[in-house]
Amino acid sequence: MQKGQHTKEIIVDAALGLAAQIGLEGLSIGTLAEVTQMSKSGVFAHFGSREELQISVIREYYKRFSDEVFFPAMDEARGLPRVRALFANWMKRVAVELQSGCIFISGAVEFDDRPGPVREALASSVRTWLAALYRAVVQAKEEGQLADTADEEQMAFEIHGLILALHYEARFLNNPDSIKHANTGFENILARYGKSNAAESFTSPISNPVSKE
Amino acid sequence: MQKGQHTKEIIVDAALGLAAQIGLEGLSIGTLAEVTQMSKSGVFAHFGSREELQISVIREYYKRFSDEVFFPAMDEARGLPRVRALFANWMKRVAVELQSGCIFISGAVEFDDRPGPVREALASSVRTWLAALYRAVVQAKEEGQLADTADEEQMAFEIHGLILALHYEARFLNNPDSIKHANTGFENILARYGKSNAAESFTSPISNPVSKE
DNA sequence: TGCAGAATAGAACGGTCGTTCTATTTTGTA
DNA sequence: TACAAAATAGAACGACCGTTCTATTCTGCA
Repeated sequence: MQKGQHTKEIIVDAALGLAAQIGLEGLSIGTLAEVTQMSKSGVFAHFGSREELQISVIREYYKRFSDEVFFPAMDEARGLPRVRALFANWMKRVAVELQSGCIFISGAVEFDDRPGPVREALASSVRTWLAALYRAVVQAKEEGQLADTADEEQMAFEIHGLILALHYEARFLNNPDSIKHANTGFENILARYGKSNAAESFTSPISNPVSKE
Repeated sequence: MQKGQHTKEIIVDAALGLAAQIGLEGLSIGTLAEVTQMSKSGVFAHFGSREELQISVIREYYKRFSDEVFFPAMDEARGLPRVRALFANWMKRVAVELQSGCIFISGAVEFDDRPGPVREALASSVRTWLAALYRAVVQAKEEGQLADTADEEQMAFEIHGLILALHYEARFLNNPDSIKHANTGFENILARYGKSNAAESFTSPISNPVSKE
């Protein structure tokens, strides 16, 4: 049958919006039933447990994240253009949708001390994404677009830090300059690890470097 | 009387440990009563509300954070030495105590969509600390130890990102290289914004730059 | 030493939680 | 159209939550 599938999608969609705001741990079946105008048991039956609901939400979030961030960037050429696109799309997701939150970030904090299947689902999603970013950086080096001494893992780590700082300072501290800082930080990283690492970001400060795409 | 003060300190101490693991929202008076071998109402009476308990925890965390990170760094000379000390102490707090968590980080995620006095207490603590870091960077520039073009806010933002990435990747992803990445990232930032910004971090990769102190 | 007041205990409250059970309705198909 | 199965509703459960109320115990000072 397929009626069930459809309403399940509706529930997961609502749960996604809820979880982005109040976190995966804040998800409650009662609230979800209210939002979807269903009975608690009606909602519950689609998942069998709260954990399974949370995992469904993570899977859906991963899917949307991939569709918005990863796949579009694959249209760009291997190497730096693709790295730029990945970062720009990531920024768009984290920054433009600042009213809601990122489950990959909030979930990490909620589950870093809570072992179990939910944590595993979340960690595996995040690892897959970070590995994709790392791969793009490696390819940029293979293409000869990075300095020979550039450490790809280090570079991915620093990029990750920029996104986390953006999420933190924009959402929690309401710092309106966060987007600019993240973009500038990214250009600084590229300049530092680039082939000609004569800090170009100093001589020509770029106002909004990744506005395109 | 002072008996009450003493047990209140014991409660806050236990709450601090609990909150570091499961977050401020995970704090429950029942669990706290169990841990401290008291009755629920006995614990409750010291605070009058759960929110006041959470705020007390935040205040105590801020106090310890200042004692461990901020004040010791004030013994170092104004400018770069002090900036280095602040970062090193921060690393020590976030990294060495990786088994527990940082309330400034987990709390930000928990309360970024939840207005109220708890969020305000947390945000004001964090802002005070980040302002102190910013001030140290400004002083470094005043001392002529940074490039004239160096943007202090930008620099503080990038440093903050390193700490957040460290917390994320070490605690959630169990990446053992995180500490190294954070230290290297800090040296990269210093090299980039330093007076002679000929990316020294490339020519002489430093294994453990901030091992001292 | 006695006594006021602080500190703590204990029980109970209404509420929400995830989950289970049993009906009832709705669906897709033979 | 009839019927089995899927989908949903409704009520109830035990557990925990923050909070309130009323005792009881303890503490420090006169």
